[in-house]
Amino acid sequence: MSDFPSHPASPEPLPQRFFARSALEVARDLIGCTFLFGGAGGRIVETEAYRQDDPCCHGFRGKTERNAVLFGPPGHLYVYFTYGMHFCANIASEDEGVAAGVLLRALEPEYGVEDMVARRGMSEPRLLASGPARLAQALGIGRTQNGLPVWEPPLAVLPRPAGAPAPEVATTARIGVRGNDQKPWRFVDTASRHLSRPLSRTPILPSG
DNA sequence: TTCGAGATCGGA
DNA sequence: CCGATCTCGAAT
Repeated sequence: MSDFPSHPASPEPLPQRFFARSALEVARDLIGCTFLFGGAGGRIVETEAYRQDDPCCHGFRGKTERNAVLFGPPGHLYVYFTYGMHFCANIASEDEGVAAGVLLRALEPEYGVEDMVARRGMSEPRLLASGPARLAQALGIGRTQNGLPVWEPPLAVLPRPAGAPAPEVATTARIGVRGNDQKPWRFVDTASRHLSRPLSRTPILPSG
């Protein structure tokens, strides 16, 4: 996150240009940042990158009404509905016209925890937001939030606190992506106990 | 601790 | 027909 120095005390949300880079860089740099929606959120500990040339990217087969945000300007929330019951949230990355984004897969609940507990219907901290659909449900993210800019309220992405040591980030295969198209584009904070799947069951791969 | 089925619906 | 998933119950 070299071009985006962390703040001393008063957190300024990361600007739109933070997301105008390769989804791989954005995904890695988001680890340790704070994601907020409507006062609820916490420290991001797991992300995945999806790029247009990648068959499992929703934008691989061209622009549609559903994936339009992925093709739009960077820094907007791409929310999709899947498995007939779940929402997942991405942050569009790279240039307008290019389909790329970062899937928010897990965070450590810090703010608005009571709201998260209510929306999730359970209170186990380890299960509140550890998984893309869990995270979306915990924060109350659904269709309505599709396309919102993440640098403006009620959304915010805050940089890592200054002084805090940079998290150790490891890369693994992406979850739920079948073998052929697999790439080491899942990024995790190795020290976190709030991953959607423990590092012990998702072998670290070279980031190349 | 790990595995498999079912839930449930819009997209290709 | 199947997915960028989750939960629960059963087996290990």
